[in-house]
Amino acid sequence: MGTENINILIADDHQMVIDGLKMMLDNQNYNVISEANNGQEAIDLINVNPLKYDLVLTDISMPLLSGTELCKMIKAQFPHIQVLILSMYNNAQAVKEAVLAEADGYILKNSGRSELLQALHRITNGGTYFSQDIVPIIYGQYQKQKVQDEKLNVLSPREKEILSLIVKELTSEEIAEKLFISKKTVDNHRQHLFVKCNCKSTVGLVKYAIANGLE
Amino acid sequence: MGTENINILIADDHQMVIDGLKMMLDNQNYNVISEANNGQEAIDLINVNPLKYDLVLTDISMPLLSGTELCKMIKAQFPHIQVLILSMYNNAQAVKEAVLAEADGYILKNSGRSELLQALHRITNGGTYFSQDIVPIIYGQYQKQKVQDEKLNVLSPREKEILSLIVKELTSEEIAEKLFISKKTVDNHRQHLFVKCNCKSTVGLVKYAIANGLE
DNA sequence: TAAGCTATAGGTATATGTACCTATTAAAAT
DNA sequence: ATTTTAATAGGTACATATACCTATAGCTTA
Repeated sequence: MGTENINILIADDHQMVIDGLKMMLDNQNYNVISEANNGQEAIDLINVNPLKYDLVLTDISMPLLSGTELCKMIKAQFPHIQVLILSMYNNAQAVKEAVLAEADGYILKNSGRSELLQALHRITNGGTYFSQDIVPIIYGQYQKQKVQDEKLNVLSPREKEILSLIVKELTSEEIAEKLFISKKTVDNHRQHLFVKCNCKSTVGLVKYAIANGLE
Repeated sequence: MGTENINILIADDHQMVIDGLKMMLDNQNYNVISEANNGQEAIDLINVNPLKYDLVLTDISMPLLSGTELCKMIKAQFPHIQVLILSMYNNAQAVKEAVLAEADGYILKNSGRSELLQALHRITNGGTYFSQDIVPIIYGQYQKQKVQDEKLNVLSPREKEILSLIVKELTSEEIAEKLFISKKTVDNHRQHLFVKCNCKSTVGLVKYAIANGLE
């Protein structure tokens, strides 16, 4: 077997780009086993035999189905397939979309062969790769996640702990036992949670917790 | 208390459309609590207080961030918020995008007030609404959504309806009033839901509903 | 026809949650 | 040094949910 091979599908609406990529990957342990000229073609190919592919190398702007859309579909349906997005642009929106689409990497088309190989290496080893010049852009996206986290931060540690147990379907009494405190204390925390989460019942707390990533 | 209110955010880059919609929704149990002139503004508003909103009514073509992108972000980050997309066009691509973005509904701007209200009613009761003339278009892309929906299909329509209202933080009594049935009936449905959803309390029902896209 | 499911509704009893209070202690912030 | 806050816990009262029952009417399916 030797070093295991990575089976790749390339999606790009310019055949020249595909050919160039294939040459770059020649003599590496990467097999380009399929090509597609747009996202739809790519997803169709994948649908035929999803397990055949380890990684998809895709352009971002393609007719019918864009690279980010393709990525979203892949991640939703075939999460074992990794996705590296190739883009002409390094604008914030495109990167943001790629990040939201859960791409494993994003590099620019003017990247050299070495950067391509580095990105592939990192990704196939379970990591991610984003071009250095777009890292600041990603940080902008970071904040958004933080906003949610910060919301949970208005809850005290104990409140978060109790909310977490509520979501696990424990009753106040069970929570009290588990934390070695009085049921009354738990109920008081619950009351405070209502105020802080701006809701009026445990149902609202559960929704809040899920919406804010506490699970 | 009466029937509970639905808090709505409207996103459209034409103030006239916003004003028109507000008038259409006047005197209904819908509160338009925020307005935005593009998707970015909308998502910023939502980020400030996600739980404030029950539903977003959005145009599809807007500067900075389109309606479908907005929808995707909402569904990814705040799945409790429902989205009804308003479009000028009924072309396949736009509808497909809306479906992929997991919009709860898609209607055309030339729809009348009654269709708008019908769509809102269906959506806020846990269903979806797509203009009749675009239904055939949707079928092609339907598959993905079905996987999740099939889980919910073990629930009877009435059970789904009641589950939906439970998640909206209504008590059994309030649900009974709203549906003109006895509180006992609601409680019986609740019991059946426990069995079908394999959980032991309302907390579990809420988690099930959110996990399966019923909101 | 019989069986099964859905939706309806009632009874009874208990468990749990929710809405208000007050109050103490320790720690953190002003 | 004073004020706030978190975490603790108690009381009382009421609301709501949960666990069991039975039962009927309508509709679908074997």
